[in-house]
Amino acid sequence: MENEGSSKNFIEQLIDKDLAEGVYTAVHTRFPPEPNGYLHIGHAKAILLNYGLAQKYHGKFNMRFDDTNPTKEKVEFVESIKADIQWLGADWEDRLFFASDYFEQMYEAAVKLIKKGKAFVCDLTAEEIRAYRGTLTEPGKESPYRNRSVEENLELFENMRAGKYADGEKVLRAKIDMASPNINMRDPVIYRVAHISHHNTGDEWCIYPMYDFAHPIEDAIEGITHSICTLEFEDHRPLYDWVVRELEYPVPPRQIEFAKLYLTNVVTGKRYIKKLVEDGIVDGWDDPRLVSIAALRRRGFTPESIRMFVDLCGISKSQSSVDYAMLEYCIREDLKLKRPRMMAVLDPIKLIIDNYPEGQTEYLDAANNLENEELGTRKIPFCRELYIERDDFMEEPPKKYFRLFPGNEVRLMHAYFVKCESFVKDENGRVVEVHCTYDPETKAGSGFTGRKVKGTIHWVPAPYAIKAQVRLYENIIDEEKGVYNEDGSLNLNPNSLTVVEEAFLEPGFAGARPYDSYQFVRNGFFCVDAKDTTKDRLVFNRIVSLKSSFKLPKAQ
RNA sequence: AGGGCUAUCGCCAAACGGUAAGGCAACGGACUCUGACUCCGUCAUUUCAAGGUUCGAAUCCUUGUAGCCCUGCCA
Repeated sequence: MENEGSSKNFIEQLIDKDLAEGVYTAVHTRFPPEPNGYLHIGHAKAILLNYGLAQKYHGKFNMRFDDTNPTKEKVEFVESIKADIQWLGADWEDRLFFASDYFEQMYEAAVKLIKKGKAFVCDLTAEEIRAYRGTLTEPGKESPYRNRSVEENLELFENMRAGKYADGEKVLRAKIDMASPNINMRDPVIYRVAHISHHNTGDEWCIYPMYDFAHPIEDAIEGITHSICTLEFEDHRPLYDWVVRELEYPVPPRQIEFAKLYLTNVVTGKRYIKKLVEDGIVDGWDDPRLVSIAALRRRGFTPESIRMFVDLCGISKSQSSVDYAMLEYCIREDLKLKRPRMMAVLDPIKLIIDNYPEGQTEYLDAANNLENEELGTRKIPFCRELYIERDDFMEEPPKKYFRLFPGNEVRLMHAYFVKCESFVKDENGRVVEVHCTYDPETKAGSGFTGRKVKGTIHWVPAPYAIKAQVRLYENIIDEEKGVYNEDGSLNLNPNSLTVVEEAFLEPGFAGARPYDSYQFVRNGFFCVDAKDTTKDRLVFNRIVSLKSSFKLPKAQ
């Protein structure tokens, strides 16, 4: 996924400069998620950015779980995260780490700060600390415990570790500047007491380091050079730098921030997705209406398509929201030459070929993908009674309608020309049958050039068709109204899931497997739903529709 | 005493003082055994605004304006 020739993004420019000036001799990046949920499309950007940079500069890429807050973390999430990253194709080789494995080193780092007089144990309550912190416009006040002796701090901190205090009773704070205009520098808490089991370290610890203290240490320990994170951490950079400086790491890592990926009319943001899952509004983290990696995979997006998408979006520092159409473009682009193109009918209407012998079946050769011979061919049974799409017939066609209408001739894809002779309506005036005649000379592949038709339609042999279910997923958010209601709640789209019964597929679909994707009908890509393959019916999830340039005039 | 960051086409995004790339979307047209694909063409005299510096400004300066982030013992 490299674009040769394209200009470098701002991070690459910074790295070039660092390398040129000898600040670093190699590039080492990492992806450090907290295992508190599933990954989504936004994380894919961060993963691929970090991994891509390591690749491009022939450096290394680490996988690291930033698991410093046991209240939110679960093993289920570490497993899903690993699976998703592997699926995306980011390879951490043998470098899988856990921040919790560094707890001892972090403890020692804290002791070092205490000895340097740069950290102190504070007895203030959470509320008091908040009050002492000041506000956005007013400076804070120093804690009365700020000037405890090094010896006392050392003893108190040891006691914290030893479990002598209850949660919230004491914290360790960095001693920086209560008057700083940057609130993160107002003696931030760097260790808290929490008597909770950790998914990795169990009950070994009852004190846990805070992100701002832990993260730079994790990076430094692993020899990370460029610690890439999102924009909201920009204000934390001075603290990040303070930590690596005070701890005197010889080659301190550099933090670089970039803008998160937002998609138009889609819920990104782990905590919103989490809420939808927990409230049972969606089926789970892999509900196809979501943009979690697991959901995109289930819906039929390929790793290649996600990589292409992230690549196309680019990297910058301006807050932006990428058009969902760009994601659709990427999956279309990836699939169109790679996957078979099959026929299916979602809303069937019977087509009867009056001059085709009753009871006869012939097997036609059909290319799986006319633009890619390597995908081979298949046989499709053809007989007197077929199903075609209801949209492909009109009693009274508007101008420039190229499909079936009385007197018009079209091509049945991979088969013959058929000419519409008549049609039958039921008592409600609904068309139930279309009658036509076929011309044996016009068989596909015969080289017939006698005359041309403007339209080609899909069909399925009625007696042989496989019944399937196709789910058409819409975004879970209402595109018209936007993502949020005025009160801040999510604006759910009531039509976000539509089940189309009576979908008829070519018999060839009998061998379809989970995650297999196909381009079919006139206008879409579908994927076999991985969650629903044991049932007797195949279930497909729609990935995306193709563009269609013919729009019926809005007469009625 | 508030601080930090960002503003270039409907949406992303290049351009780093030398005269506004590219992609998505859209719109024309050609082609077509999928109204898809492909192919050709159109789509910023102007870069949030107003001043200034300069032979020359999206890029530098000034003053505004708008948006995002920050007052967790979350990350």
